[in-house]
Amino acid sequence: MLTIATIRQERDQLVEDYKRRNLDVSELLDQIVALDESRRATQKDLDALLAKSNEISKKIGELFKSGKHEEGNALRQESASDKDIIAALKEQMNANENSITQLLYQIPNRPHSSVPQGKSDEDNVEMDRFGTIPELHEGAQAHWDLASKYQLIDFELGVKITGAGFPLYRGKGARLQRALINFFLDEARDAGYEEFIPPHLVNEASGIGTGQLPDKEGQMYHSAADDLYLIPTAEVPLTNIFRDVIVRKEDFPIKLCGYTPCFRREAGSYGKDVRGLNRLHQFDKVEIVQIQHPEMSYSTLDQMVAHVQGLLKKLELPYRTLRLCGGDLGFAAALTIDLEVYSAAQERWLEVSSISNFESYQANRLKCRFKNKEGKSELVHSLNGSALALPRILAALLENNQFDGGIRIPEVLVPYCGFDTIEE
RNA sequence: GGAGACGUGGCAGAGUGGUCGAAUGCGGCGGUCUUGAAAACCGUUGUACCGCGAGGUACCGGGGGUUCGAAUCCCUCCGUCUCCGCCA
Repeated sequence: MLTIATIRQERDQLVEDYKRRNLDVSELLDQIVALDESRRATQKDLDALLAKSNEISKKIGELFKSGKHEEGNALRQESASDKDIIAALKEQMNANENSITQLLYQIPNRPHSSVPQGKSDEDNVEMDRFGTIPELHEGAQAHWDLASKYQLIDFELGVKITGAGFPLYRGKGARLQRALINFFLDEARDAGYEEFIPPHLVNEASGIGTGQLPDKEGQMYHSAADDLYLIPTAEVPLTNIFRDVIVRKEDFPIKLCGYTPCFRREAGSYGKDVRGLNRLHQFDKVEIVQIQHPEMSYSTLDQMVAHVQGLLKKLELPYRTLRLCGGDLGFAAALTIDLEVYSAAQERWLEVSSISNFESYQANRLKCRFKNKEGKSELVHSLNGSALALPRILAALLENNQFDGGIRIPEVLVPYCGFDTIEE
């Protein structure tokens, strides 16, 4: 979230910047500034009273020590008289701070200056394309048909066991999943990311730390009995490693990766968007995360994008790179680059990776800092990206590599899955 | 799940109602000495908020309470350890 200092110093520029998110934050910001003024005035009064009361208490102690009980008792009365005022001021301080926090929670991240104006995904700006879109043979099928034809995924059984959006992978379909996970993890490790296996359920504090909570509870599965949330992405547990941590600047960049299943309620989705593997409640993903020095975070973002593009190249998938517009930008992100692969049978682009720089937005919630050159605490920058989400990759692999009577496995995956074609 | 013990600064560890933001040791940083280093010695070393500043305030796992005054007493939650039970 934004810091109060930023809001106080850059109020007008902020109002301008949020227009690219189609948001008018002027009123919110003014409210926050007003609350902060009042908070500081209250603290001044409170601190003065506390100082007085501390002094009296000290005096009472000395008086009783030296046997002057009557004088001590007299002072007691005096001290007691301020108690109510102190309690009231404390309450006001707390109420004030809570109000400020609640307002800050409502404000998404400030978009980076390079974020294009726009309302929806249609306004995202295409930056480049790579690869050639394959010509499919006559009678080529979409991945959901291929999945059932070659017995790779059983969507109906998933429905029986759990419900829609929970596919059951089987046989070569399951092995292909495992192959992709291992391939992605190996590539991340080769790029210097340390591998983690984090918890798949997180507490409320973690959800707040990365920006999934509050106000967005409906997007995560929640276990009420234990008040835990199923992770929507490994970003949440991996980034929360750094909650309340002061990192050493020599450790920059800190690079982490991890495979986890991801759980998303996806309320309100429908139609062709949810067909087959296009949108699921449970899916697998390898995530990469970096904690970086503020001055380095945008070059790091470029490196992360290049890493994921490299994966798509190795998988021989045609892709395009998009810069998300303000209207499509996620809540906590300052800048997001999306990668989409072309799904040749569906004849559409599918988003397979989102790589974002959160700047200090998450760091401020996490209280993740480092000591800068002046020796002062400064918020770090956090970044993450999918590298990669499996279902749509699988969809594109199946569709793009199908031939009459089978599906070819890209060379790079063959050692991982142990077969080079899927046939009937 | 049951019984008990415990949770203090980067780490170890003292502190059971006032003189405690907190002894001591280790570690870190700066210095003296040295060609350099080690050792020794001296100094320094938590975070946040308010204030132009002097300075003030808060924080001893979290929250609440008792008291003029709480690291210290009480309640509650969380966590760790030991023993028992259950179990992959």
